[in-house]
Amino acid sequence: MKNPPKRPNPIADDGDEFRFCSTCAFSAACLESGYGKPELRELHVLVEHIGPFKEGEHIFREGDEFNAIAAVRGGTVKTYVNDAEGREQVQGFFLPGEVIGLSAISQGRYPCNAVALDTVILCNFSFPTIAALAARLPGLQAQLFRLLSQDIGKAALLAGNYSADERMAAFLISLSRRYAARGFSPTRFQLTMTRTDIANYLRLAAESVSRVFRRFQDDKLIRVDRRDIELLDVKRLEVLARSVLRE
Amino acid sequence: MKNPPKRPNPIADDGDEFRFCSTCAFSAACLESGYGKPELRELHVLVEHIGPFKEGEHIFREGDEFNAIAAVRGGTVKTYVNDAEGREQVQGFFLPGEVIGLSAISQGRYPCNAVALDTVILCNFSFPTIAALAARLPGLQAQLFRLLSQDIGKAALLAGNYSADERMAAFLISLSRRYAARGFSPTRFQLTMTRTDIANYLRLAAESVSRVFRRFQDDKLIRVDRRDIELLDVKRLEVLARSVLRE
DNA sequence: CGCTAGCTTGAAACCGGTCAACTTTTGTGG
DNA sequence: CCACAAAAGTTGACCGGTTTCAAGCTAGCG
Repeated sequence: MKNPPKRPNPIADDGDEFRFCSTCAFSAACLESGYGKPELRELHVLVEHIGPFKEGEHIFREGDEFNAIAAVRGGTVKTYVNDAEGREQVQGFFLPGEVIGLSAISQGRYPCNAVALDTVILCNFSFPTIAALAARLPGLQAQLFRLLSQDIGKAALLAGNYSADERMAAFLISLSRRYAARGFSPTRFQLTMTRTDIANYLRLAAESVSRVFRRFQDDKLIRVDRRDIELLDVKRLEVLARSVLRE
Repeated sequence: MKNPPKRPNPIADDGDEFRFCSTCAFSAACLESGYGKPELRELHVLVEHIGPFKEGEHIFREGDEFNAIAAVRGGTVKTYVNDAEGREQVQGFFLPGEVIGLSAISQGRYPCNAVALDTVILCNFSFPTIAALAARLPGLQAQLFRLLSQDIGKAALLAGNYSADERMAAFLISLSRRYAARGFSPTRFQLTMTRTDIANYLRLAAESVSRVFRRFQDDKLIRVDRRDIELLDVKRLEVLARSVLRE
């Protein structure tokens, strides 16, 4: 399982054979910390590219044993739980460069399900190994603490009692910025999730999502055609999203 | 600032002079890990009892520089932010034994305000020191990861779109269990926060909180008299709270 | 005593959910 | 490539829980 798996779908592969993962947060952390070759090599051995996962394929399920954190290298991952009535509660969408599975550390088991929304490739980091390594590399330990701490505040979009318009605007602005951070267009991208997924994430009915999209389009805020979306007036969307995103 | 401050209000002091803090999570972690005297002494030097804070006094404010995580030793702490419209959004209430400030690690600054709801005493742990120590004590590092990871899933109560009744029931059950874990009565305790605080936490109008209390009381679920509350039918409350607490 | 913050109660408005019907798209197998 | 079925998305009508607004109450404290 440690032998480097073939990469059948070289998403975002920059051609540099020796950079083990251009999109991974840990890679970035170590490079920033100015570690030399030996440390990078140590980090390298615990990295495992896995996938591709096909659309609808599960990456892990609630209750699965946790032993590795994963960074999304390509594609989109949705995490969710099913509530007492069996209804799906979407917890988050993870784009390339983002890390999933951190909430599993405390229990040693995943508290949620993760499923691929399109073709997904991951970088897996053995958690015991990275934790041991972190004891020797202060920069890595700090980065881990930072990653964990970041996620604590992430639920803001879901937490407040905001209007459907505010939620949707915040959702779109968030996607826009996250795509922009990875070098994609901030104003035009594909929604890799269904309307129902968006609704379950924003705690709205699917019908409401549909209606808000229509209203936004009528107001010339966006242009939507199925999964293709273009943000026409980012300024006004940001104003709408302001109270959610706290700026 | 490192000299041990006097303890003017020995809340929950069990009289054992050598146990530096009976309620602190870190203390517990080290004791469980089976460390001997030397390690405990190391941990001891970075612990600082601070307070008491009076009701309404701020422990930290949004934007303040972060350098220590704190465990509540006595009293109740409320954390909150003010949204774009200046309305208070309560993020959490922290009872004795619980840790505040973890979300500040990633930014190096507190992302929220913390205020004492009654007389509060804290244990402060210098974060740089404890991080350095964690590099040598694997058990401590693991405990830190666990604490951080735990907090990631905490927002569940606020995240879902639950009814006012479900939210309130979950809130009361949560308080009950947390008090019980610290040896207090699980069925009768003081609400140290105002109705408005509860409303801001549960994302309800203060009027709704009032009405739910009344309804619960009429239904013989609870008995409330100002800040004094008694849970009369924990079973039924748990049923109500089930979907929120995900059991 | 009287002020004030906290709390309660009632009436009305509104936002989003639910239900139902329909359209569009996607996927599958002949 | 078409036929068909299933899934996803849209739209309208109606309903209900919560909020909002307004008024009054209560306890605590100077």
